[in-house]
Amino acid sequence: MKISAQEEYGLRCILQLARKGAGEIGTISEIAGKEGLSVEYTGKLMMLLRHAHLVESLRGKNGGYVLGAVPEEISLGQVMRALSKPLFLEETCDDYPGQVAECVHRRECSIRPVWVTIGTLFNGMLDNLCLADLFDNEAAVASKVRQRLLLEMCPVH
Amino acid sequence: MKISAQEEYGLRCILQLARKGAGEIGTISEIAGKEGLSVEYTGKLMMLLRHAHLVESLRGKNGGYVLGAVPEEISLGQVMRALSKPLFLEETCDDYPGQVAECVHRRECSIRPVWVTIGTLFNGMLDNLCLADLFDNEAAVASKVRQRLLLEMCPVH
DNA sequence: TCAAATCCGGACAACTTTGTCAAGTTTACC
DNA sequence: GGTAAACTTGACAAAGTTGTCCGGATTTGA
Repeated sequence: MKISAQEEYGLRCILQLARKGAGEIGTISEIAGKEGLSVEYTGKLMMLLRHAHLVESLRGKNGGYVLGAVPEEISLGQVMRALSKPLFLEETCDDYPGQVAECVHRRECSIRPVWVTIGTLFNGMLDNLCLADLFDNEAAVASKVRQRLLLEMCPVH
Repeated sequence: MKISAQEEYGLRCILQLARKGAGEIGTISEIAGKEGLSVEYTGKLMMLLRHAHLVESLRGKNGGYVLGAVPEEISLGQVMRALSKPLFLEETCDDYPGQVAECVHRRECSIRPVWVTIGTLFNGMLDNLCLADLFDNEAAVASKVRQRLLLEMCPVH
């Protein structure tokens, strides 16, 4: 269980863009330089974000990327989904069926609720955190993560 | 971000063993059959569990595997660590440093607290769930997962 | 029109993960 | 002893992930 390189680096790239002023352009080479990534790889990551409409590209000289919305309106969930297909997935049972056509645990699976519960909380929390939330210092962000997770676990009806 | 095949299948295998009576032997082919996995692959997974001393092997005819402890004393955290090295890892920054020798975000990293907080809660929750907890039905397990996670978030001092 | 700066995207090599295979070793039982 | 049932282990093929390369397209501005 780990964060993939694409998820981690892609999030860092869009965060670099988000830290700039509204509408300010960031180029691939600028972002690559700031993150210590190759220009080629950074380009690939930005393409993924662009296909998800989280950033917009401006081609040609003086071109670059701008955020597709204000940092308050782009959730970490959106970013993660743009960078990795299933995202923690509640479909672990479908993904790992074994050799049997239908998952052996189709009827009653005691592992599924573990992953599903964690996955649901995790996804909900990421959907309730936005890029702007990450502008704060480490302690503040950690506190916000807990707060959003708690919100997921004990929703106010 | 996903559960790896080794983690998922390995957990299922040891759970098959845990469901048996105390000291009862389960063979690789029996477990493989129940889980719809190949005998060879199942053998490899059991080896991982054995190296972590979570199961013991009995060689020779009539041999097989037995749980290394009662199901109440084997935590999901132990199982996961046996099956995958870093386990959600709080070392994401170390793992993905980019091309720069030191992580660009060494001093202040606003992404780190997200993964660290999640990872800490996640690990704590897995350490507070044991194989016996998974004997219940889906709804009961889901409830237990939430309860343990809450325990991690709001520890009683 | 041309050159420079920039993004675009497919091909591909390196690496990791997944799963299989085959040649062992050990033990029980006849 | 011999044979069958079981685990052990390393090599390796298949598949997925990571990151690079390179020829191209687009825009600006001289």
